[in-house]
Amino acid sequence: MIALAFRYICRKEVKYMQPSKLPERTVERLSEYRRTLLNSLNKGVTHIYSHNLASIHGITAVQVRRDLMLIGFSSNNKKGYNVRELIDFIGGILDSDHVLNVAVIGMGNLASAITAYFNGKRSKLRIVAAFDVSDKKVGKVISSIPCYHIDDFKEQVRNNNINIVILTLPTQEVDSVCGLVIESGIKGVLNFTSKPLTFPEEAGIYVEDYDIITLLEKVAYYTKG
Amino acid sequence: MIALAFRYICRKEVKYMQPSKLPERTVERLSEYRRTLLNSLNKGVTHIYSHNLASIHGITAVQVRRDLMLIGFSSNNKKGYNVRELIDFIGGILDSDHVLNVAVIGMGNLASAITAYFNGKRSKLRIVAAFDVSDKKVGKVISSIPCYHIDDFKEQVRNNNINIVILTLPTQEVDSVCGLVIESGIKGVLNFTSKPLTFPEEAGIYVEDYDIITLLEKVAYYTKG
DNA sequence: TAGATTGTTAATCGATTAACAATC
DNA sequence: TAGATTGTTAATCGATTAACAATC
Repeated sequence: MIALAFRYICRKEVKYMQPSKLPERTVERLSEYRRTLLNSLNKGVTHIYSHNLASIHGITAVQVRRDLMLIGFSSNNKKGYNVRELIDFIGGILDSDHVLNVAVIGMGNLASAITAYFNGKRSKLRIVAAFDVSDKKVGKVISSIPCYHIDDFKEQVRNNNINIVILTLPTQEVDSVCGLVIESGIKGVLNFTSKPLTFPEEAGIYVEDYDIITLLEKVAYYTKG
Repeated sequence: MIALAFRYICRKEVKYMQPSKLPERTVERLSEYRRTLLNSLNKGVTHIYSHNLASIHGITAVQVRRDLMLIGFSSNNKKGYNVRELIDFIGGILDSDHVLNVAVIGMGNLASAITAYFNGKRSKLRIVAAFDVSDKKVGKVISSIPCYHIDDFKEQVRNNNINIVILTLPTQEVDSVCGLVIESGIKGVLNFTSKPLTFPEEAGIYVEDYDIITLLEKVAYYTKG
């Protein structure tokens, strides 16, 4: 009975005092909503209904409304959500107060694509440096960001206040940089190599693994099925 | 009572007669397991325990065993799974009987990265052509695959028996190729543009949207949190 | 045998959807 | 008002994990 009551209190706390603990899928969708909303804004759209937003994303209007409920956003009329307000509100949830600096490790085609595609699109997230080992890249500015030698990683992480890294280096070289990532105090990793990463619990590093072979194999599986 | 009995029968059918309907997450993990197993095989590992495979992927051993149970794989001893057998068994589930041909639309850095990274790694899935509109690319062989003009898309899809496309073209140009994709009978789409895609139900096209901004924003969210 | 491992069912957890009251 | 829309709870669905029997 006591345990039950305690649990109930905890849940309340989670709900009202830690709004930062949103479901993973909701976080992903909020990012997607914002992308669409920015696009709508550019086209001069000022208001959007939940079912508009839903159909663009191939989901239900209930899901959109529930996601917005979870972050505490509500519309004060029945003429759809104010696009600008919603963009700002999602920003308040997803974005950090200060700019988060990102580095890519492995300055190849994938890194160039990501950097060119990303930079300038989000004000609170910025790719500021690249690291590689090749003489052809180190010391140059590639896709508008400076490329350093991986040996200077810790120093540059300190200088540039880098919080997050994107791993786009060859899979067989991943092991050699994991230690650096831990030691330099990086807190987030987006891993595009085909080796799943697990850091020690105490390092407190959040990791997302995305392997393109897996994505393609998944599409192939459901395509043939 | 009757409804209940019927449902039970249906479930049985699903379980034993449509093994192709695996949970999404299981399909993804099977692809990941295979990747790891191929790697282990290269290192000369012949057997692997469920808890080994699990810890590499940061999941529980139960989940590994349950995934293997779902595909009907079982080990006949207690010395771990035979690596080669499991690789072949997963291949029997994930891979198509015949080769599935893939095309990329938009021959930029991302397409180069994916093509170079992917080709040669899987025998039943092959990136065979690229499409673009730039004179600098059309007519050339880039990253070992021929690049055609998008105007020749339908013809080349027929000639090369292409089943799946990867969209890596600029987001603002996506709309212009959606019609082509439907008309040419493509059945699977891996979409890296930042516009979510929805095709008409009757086209029977399976779509996976992966936007790199969303991935990075998700990492940023959980990093700051 | 005892300990480790596998395979499977039942319980739990988390995410989506159905249902509906409230509002414009 | 009637119809459309929003916000929210309860029910459902799907995926993970706990529990455990069976086996080596």
